[in-house]
Amino acid sequence: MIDVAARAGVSPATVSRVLNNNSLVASETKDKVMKVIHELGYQPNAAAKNLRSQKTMTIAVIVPAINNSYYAEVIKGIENQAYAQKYKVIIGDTANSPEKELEFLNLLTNKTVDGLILVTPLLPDEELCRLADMDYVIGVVGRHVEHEKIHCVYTDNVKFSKEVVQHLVEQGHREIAFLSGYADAIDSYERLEGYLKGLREHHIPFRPEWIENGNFSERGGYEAVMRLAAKPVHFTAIYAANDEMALGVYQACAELGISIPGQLAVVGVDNNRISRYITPKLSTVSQPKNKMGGAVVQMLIHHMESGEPAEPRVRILESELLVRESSRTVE
Amino acid sequence: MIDVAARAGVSPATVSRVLNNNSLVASETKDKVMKVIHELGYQPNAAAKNLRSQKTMTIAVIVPAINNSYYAEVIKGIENQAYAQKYKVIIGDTANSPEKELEFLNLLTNKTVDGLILVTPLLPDEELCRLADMDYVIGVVGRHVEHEKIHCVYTDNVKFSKEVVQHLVEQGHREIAFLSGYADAIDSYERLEGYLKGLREHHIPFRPEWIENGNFSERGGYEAVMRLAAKPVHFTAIYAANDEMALGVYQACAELGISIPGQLAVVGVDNNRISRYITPKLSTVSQPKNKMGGAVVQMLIHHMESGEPAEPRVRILESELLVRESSRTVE
DNA sequence: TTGATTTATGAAATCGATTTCATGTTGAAT
DNA sequence: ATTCAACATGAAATCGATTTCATAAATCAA
Repeated sequence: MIDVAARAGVSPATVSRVLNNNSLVASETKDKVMKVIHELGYQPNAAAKNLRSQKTMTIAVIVPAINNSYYAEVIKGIENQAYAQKYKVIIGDTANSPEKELEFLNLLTNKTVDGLILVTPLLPDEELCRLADMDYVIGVVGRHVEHEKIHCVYTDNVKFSKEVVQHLVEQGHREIAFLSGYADAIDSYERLEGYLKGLREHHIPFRPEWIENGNFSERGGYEAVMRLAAKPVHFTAIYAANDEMALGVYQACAELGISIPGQLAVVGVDNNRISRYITPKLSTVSQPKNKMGGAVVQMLIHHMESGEPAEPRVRILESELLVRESSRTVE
Repeated sequence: MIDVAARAGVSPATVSRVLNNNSLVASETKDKVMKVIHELGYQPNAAAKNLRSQKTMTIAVIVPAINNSYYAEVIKGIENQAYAQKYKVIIGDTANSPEKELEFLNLLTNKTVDGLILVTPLLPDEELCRLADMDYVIGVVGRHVEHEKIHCVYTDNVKFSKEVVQHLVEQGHREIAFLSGYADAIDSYERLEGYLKGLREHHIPFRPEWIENGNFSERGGYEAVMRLAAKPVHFTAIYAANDEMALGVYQACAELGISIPGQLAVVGVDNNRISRYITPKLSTVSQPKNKMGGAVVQMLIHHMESGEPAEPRVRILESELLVRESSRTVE
C-alpha cells in the first residue's frame, strides 16, 4: 500500500480512502491512484484488514460429516448465500465427535470467524448458550436452542412424523414399527414423539416391541430389522427415522424374502439421492436443505452487521412427504 | 494480552513467549502467566497473529459443486488431513463458472489463505501458472498442470478407460458407444482418449457415431442415448464418462425398453453412492477420493512450511474397475 | 573480586490496513 | 478584502500479536 501511495504521489491514507470509496477524495486523485493500483496489481492484505476492522467476513460451518449428502446440501445453501453477501465459509467436520465440535468453537473465540453455524450439534445447549451470552454470533440448523441470541432453522420433526403415520394408516396399516437414530440426537427423539402422537391420533395402541434403534446408519437399519423380525411381534409397515436406515431395511427384506411394499411398507426421512433410484422407490420426507442453509446465513449476517439478532430468531421451514412406491398399497 | 500481562505483572512480550513455548522464560513466570490466561479465558487474536506471522494456517478448496458426492468426498479428505495438521479449510463453490473460480483466486493473492486447492479447475493452465510463478502455493486435484511449483493429484483417466474397454471386450462386446462430459473438461478428453486407445488395442474400427456428449449430467446422459438410438448405428455397450450420465442411460433404456445388461452393457465412472443401489448395479471405476484430498493437502503443507515444493510434485493414484451387474454378460 | 557468560525480561518496532485529527486550499458570501 | 464553510489531504495512532535489541540479574571461571 505504501508503494502504491509513493508511486501515486499521495499518502497511504488517501489510497485507503480510494479503496473504500470514501467520498472525501478528488476524482482526479482517485483516478491516479486507481491507475497505480492496477499497474502494480495491488491487493489489500486481508490480515491487516481483519485486524483493523475487527471483522473477518468469514463464518464457520460445523457438520458431523461433510460427505453425507444432507450436510453437503446444507453447506451448499450456506456457501451460496454467504458468497452472495461477500462472506467466506470455513468448514469443520467433527466426525460425530463432541470433542472435535468443541475445538471448532475456538474459531469463534479467537476471532478467526465472525459467526458460527452448527448443523445438528452434539454439544449440550449450555455450551452454546455460554458463547451466545458472550455475544458471539451463533446459528443452529436442525435443532432448537432456547436462547434469545441463537438463531435456529429446522423443520418440524413431530409434525412430519405424524404425517408419515397418517399416510401409512391411510394405506391401511395399523401395525407400524419405528426405527430410531442414535438416542441422544434431538431428531431421533422428536421423530419418535411424532410417531407416537400419530399412533395415538389414530387410536392405535402402541407396542414397545415396535421400536428399534438403528443409529441413523444403513447397517444399523439392517440389524434393527433383523432384531424386529426375530421378535414375536407383527407389523406391516416401518417408519425409519432416516433414509440410510431405510436402505438397511431394504437389504434386510431382500435377505428375509419380504417384498416391499407388498408385505411391508417403508417410509424414510431425508429424500437422499438414492431414495429415488432404488427399487422400489422409497417414500420419504424431503427437507429444504439448501434453503435451510441460506436462511441461517441471512440471519447470522443480519446479526453480525446490525448487532441485533434477526427477527424472527427461529425459522421452521416446511417439509414435504414424498409418497413413492415403497409405501403405496399395491392395487 | 495486555490485560493478561498486567494482571500477571509481566510484559506482553513475556506472555507471548509463554504462549509460544519459548524456552527463554523462567518456569515460575510461566506458571504465573498460564494461571492468569486460564483465569481470564484469554485467547490470542487470530487476525493479529496472521498479520504479524504472515501466515493464516488456512487453505482454500475450490470445487465445481460441493453437493456432488465426488467433490464432497475429496473435500472430506482435505479437511481431515488439514485438521490433523492444524490447518483450516475455506470452501468455494464455483457452480461450474470460470468467473467465480477466478474470483476465488483472490483468496490467495490477498493473503486470506496460505494455499489453494482447485478440484478439476475450469481455468486455463496459464492462469494457474501465473500465480505459481508469483510463489503462491497451489494444488490441483483431477488434472495435470505442467509447472514445477504446482502440485497435482489425479488418477490415470486414459489407463482406466482402456481397462473399461478391455473389460467390455472380454464380455464379448465389439460395438461400444462413448458418452463424454463437457468438451472442455480435461477428464472428458482423457477418458475419450483412453476409450479410443482401448478400441485400437482390440483392433476395433472406431465409428464417430458412437460418440455423444452428455455433459456429465444425468439429463445429458439420457438425451445422448436418445440421440444415439435415433441414429442408424448399432452398439451393444456404452461407456459413460461418469455415473451421472450412466443414470441417464438407465432412464433412457427404461423408456426404450432396452434391458441392461441383456441388450446393453453399461459402465460408468465415479463409483458414486447410487451406482451400488440402482438395479442392475452399475459397473464403474472407483477413485480414492479421500486419499486424493489428503495427499494434496500434505503436499501443499510441505510446500508452505518448507518453502520448497513437495517431492514428487505429481501423484497419480490408482483407480479400480468395479465390475457389477450392468456389464456382466448374462449366463 | 572481577570480568565474562548465561538467563530472564521489558521497551519498542513491526506487520498493513483504517481512521481521527489537524492542516491547507478553494470558493462563496459579506 | 475578509471571513467562513466545504473540501482534500497527510501525519500519526490504532488494531493485537511477535520479535529484535537492550538491559538487568544471576551464574560461573579465574
